[in-house]
Amino acid sequence: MGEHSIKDLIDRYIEISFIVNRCGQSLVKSQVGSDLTYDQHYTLRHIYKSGSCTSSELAEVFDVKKSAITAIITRLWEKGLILRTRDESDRRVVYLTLTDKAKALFEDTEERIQKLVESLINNFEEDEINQFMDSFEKLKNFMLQSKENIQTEETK
Amino acid sequence: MGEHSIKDLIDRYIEISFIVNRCGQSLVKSQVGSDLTYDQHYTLRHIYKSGSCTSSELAEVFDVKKSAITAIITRLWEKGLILRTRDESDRRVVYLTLTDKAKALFEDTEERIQKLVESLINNFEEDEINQFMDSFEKLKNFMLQSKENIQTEETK
DNA sequence: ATTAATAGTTCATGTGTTGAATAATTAAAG
DNA sequence: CTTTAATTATTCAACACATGAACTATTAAT
Repeated sequence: MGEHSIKDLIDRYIEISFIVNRCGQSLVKSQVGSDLTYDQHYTLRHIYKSGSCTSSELAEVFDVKKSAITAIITRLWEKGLILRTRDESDRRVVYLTLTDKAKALFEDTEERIQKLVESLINNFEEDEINQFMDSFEKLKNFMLQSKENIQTEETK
Repeated sequence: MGEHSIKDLIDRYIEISFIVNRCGQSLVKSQVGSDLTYDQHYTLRHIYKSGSCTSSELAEVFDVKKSAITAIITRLWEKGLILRTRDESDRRVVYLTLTDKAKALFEDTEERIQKLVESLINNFEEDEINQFMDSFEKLKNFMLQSKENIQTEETK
């Protein structure tokens, strides 16, 4: 690949990913009701999928400090969507689970988001979307790898 | 495509795009110095690329209300990175331009981000990344289209 | 038994966002 | 031409999210 086109490719990626991020968030927000924010929905999503998790785990996945998670969880807890249960064998850890109200709310919202994503995906041919998803997943893994490298460099 | 696999595909997309977003932002932040935030860098980026723009234009591109832009611009202005110039033929509009300090800061930061993106892109074969970018751009356009549809529905 | 490390919270501070109200200016309608 | 719309940008109060430092409680290591 020539010097010229690689620079253009990078520029193009930075541009497109920015718009896809912004626009994607905006579209998801339009489907999430006024009961929840974008981050709150994704918090419910992670707990829903894993059944039960801890603040530390969420901080890891969301890539933020634990105090940020405490704030989000407290807001969800105030809305009656989250239960905090201490582990009896290690009383430092607190397990986070969803209330029935939260499960119902999540399922409802998630269904709307799924329909939105489906309407986007349906614009593609099956082969193209499968190829795209494979590359997208590769990119995700390269990013996670790159993040780890940076973090291990910082601590040495 | 079967009923089963389309559901899985949607789920997979929601999952991967969330991580790519978060991780991508985190990687960019690691390259943006402590002088700027992520959004501030992208604000400089847009003004740099366009030479000069207005708050309304930024609000459109960033998909936020104009008051959000005013806040960001004011912070950049306080750092001596932005100039506000009134249009003499239509005194309602204010043109935003970068100071020399901002241009230098942007170029420096952008170069680091470009290197980061390059290191990610280099993991791919040329054919694959080109195919990926084409699909990614299509997705971007479908999203923009979808957003417009939602907005015109709201105003009718 | 003393010292580390870990899990989680609290608090002060800063950034980004909305929505409503306002000011200033221009465009449209009568 | 004058009143009324619409447009551009700003201010302000209120909230969500993020960090970093300090702290509590608990467990692990020496």
